[in-house]
Amino acid sequence: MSEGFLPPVEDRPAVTVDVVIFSLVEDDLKVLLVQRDRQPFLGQWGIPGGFVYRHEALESAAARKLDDETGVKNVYLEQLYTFGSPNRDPRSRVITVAYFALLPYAAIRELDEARASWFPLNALPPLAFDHEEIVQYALTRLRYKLEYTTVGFRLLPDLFTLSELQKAYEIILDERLDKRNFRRKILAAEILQETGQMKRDGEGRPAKLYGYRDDAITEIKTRRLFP
Amino acid sequence: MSEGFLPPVEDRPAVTVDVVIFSLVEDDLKVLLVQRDRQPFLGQWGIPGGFVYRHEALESAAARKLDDETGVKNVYLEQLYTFGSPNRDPRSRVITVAYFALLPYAAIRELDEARASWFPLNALPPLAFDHEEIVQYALTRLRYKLEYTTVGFRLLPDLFTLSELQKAYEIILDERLDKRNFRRKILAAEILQETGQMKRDGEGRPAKLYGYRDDAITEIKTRRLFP
DNA sequence: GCAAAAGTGTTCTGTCTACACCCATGT
DNA sequence: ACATGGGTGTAGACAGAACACTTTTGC
Repeated sequence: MSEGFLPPVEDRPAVTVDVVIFSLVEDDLKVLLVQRDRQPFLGQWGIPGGFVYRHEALESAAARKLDDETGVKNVYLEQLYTFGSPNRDPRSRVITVAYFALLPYAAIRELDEARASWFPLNALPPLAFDHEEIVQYALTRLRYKLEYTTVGFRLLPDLFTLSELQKAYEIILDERLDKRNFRRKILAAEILQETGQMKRDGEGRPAKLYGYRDDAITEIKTRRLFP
Repeated sequence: MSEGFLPPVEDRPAVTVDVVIFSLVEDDLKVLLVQRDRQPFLGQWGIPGGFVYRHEALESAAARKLDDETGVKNVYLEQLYTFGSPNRDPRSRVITVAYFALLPYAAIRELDEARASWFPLNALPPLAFDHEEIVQYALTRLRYKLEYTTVGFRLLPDLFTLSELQKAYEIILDERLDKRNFRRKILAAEILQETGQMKRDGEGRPAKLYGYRDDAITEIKTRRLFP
């Protein structure tokens, strides 16, 4: 049977949520890290996280942390994995439910630049706890998701051009994609809608601005987008 | 920063592991349930689970539960999802890290038949807590895994014929598969090895017995096995 | 010799890949 | 008029799906 009796409180682990926050910053995929202001690992960088409140759902706790750090709500947030090695926190038993989040850089409203900073994935500083492992796990999952689903949009602002979307995919997957094939597949997935608006800023021909259809954000059941 | 301070013990949730144990029983995919001998949900069925010991890894706790119920070690065990709605346990805050396991029915050494019983997935009794949701989540994941990876073997004994394997896939996916295409794809995945032995029991031509290559049990990176 | 299950190839179809040029705008 | 990025179609390769007969054994 499950949960047959409650263990004494002193045997209970502490439970945290940690959030790997990805965004595209200056044409690079970056992760938001915060510098610890307490022991253990004082002064080291880590991913944002904290304890789950007593009556709070796990995903709410993750969303709260995300809001705390960036001031952004309604971002893509997905449970990643639960890490619970007995000694991952030197103080005591701490189990962390890790999430990963995708957010458009432009949506960030408040960022305490004294504490928080964006790091590219190939130049991470030494991280506290097992956060290095968590970040790598999140990156693997993100790439996988990008191949099979359409979450890539969630890194872009509400309106975007197909070229911007392709560039995002190329940055994250770290490979060049064919323009015509990319456009055909993305449009075939029927998750975008033309807005009728055009983007005309730099040189060149103006580009159609697309938005994503709210009803189609979820998983793609068909085949891989980028095999 | 993550895990900045430890919360007082009285604010800590209890943490359990629950394991959805799948096996093929009498040509059907079934789940092992146990009848609760305590409140809450006294007398109702649920998936096996229990509290995580103080210095125990999560996966070890899941493996321990599995061993407790079935006497089987070294089975396929994968973390599924962590369920933590604030009121999922009526007594207090309990967060559960759910796992799913695949095991060959023949491997079961000890099963307390007064408490534990196998149920087919389309005829589950009312389940305790949110276990119904957990089981459905596990079934979705199992089918998904079967399409993309090769975990299907883990439901069969060490040696098996291709027909037996195909039948297992058909039962779980609940659709008929073409014999020639199935064999070609499974063999192309290079996860099986012929053992040289033959199975000769009932009528008909004897079948080659295959085993799985230990080095190839993990994920398949290529494309779907059964699109 | 027949019932029962194992084993085996080929054709067709649809999807993915590779690839090059014209279009609309700003300067 | 030219530089810049946006936008479009097609042929060949490849993988998946559909499909029927022969082989080996037990009775």
